[in-house]
Amino acid sequence: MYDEKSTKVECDCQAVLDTWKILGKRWSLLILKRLHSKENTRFGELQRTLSGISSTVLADRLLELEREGIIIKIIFPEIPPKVEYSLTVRAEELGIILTSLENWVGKWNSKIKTSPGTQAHLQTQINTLKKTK
Amino acid sequence: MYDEKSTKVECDCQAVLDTWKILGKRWSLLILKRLHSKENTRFGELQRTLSGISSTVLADRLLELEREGIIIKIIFPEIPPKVEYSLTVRAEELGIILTSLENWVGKWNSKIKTSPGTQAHLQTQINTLKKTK
DNA sequence: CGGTATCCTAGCTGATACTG
DNA sequence: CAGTATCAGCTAGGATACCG
Repeated sequence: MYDEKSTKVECDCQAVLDTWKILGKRWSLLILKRLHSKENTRFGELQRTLSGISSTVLADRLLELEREGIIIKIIFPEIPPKVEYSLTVRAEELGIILTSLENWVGKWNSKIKTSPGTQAHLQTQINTLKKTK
Repeated sequence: MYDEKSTKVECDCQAVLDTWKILGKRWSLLILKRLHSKENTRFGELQRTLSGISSTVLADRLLELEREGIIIKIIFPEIPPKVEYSLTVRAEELGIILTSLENWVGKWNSKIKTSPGTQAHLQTQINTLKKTK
């Protein structure tokens, strides 16, 4: 998706963009939500809860999130294998931010999007007129 | 990317996911950042600032953000055409959240990612051992 | 200037099958 | 059970060309 070459950024926004790139992918948010509501969730349990996700993608997403330091993998050396995933402290803080984001979405969601011809578009027209006169 | 069918979500997370889907795309964040640092930016100006973005994608992203009620488009009926983009009030509130996200990334970024063999992975090993005994 | 139309490619995503 | 390997489809993103 993104490639590094042409995206010159002055500040260390790059770090944000990197994280953003992971979190922005499909399922990431839902995985975090699930782990937030129930710690120590197993792979199969996650897959069942997030119905529709393939083991391929789930494994991929879990790996990325682990590398970001957002989740922790606990391996039980048993037969059959048992692995549990849970959130890190870092993720708990992220959770707070995500909650505020959720509130933000909820707050405005009802006002906009109600009409297909969006309020924003209407505003565009108004602004056009204002500037014209 | 996402398709609606198999992604059953209980709460109105769907609204968050929708927004997330837009914001998570490439350039969205940088566009917002730019508009935050300078209101009333023109199309060409944006394109120059975000060096590397194509007009195709920029137009697409701006449209999506406008539909989300995050930016506003002001059209000046002149020849040659002049269009300015700026943030809505909704976006200003989003900015606060994004800033806290930026802080979150910055806070943890230094601690993790320093060593290639990530702290998280180390922790995995420790946890494995703990549970083993 | 501020886009749209078109085409092309890379990579995400998912289905299926297989393994320690 | 918890993944990997492999293959296939789709879509996001980018290059180019063109238009009002």
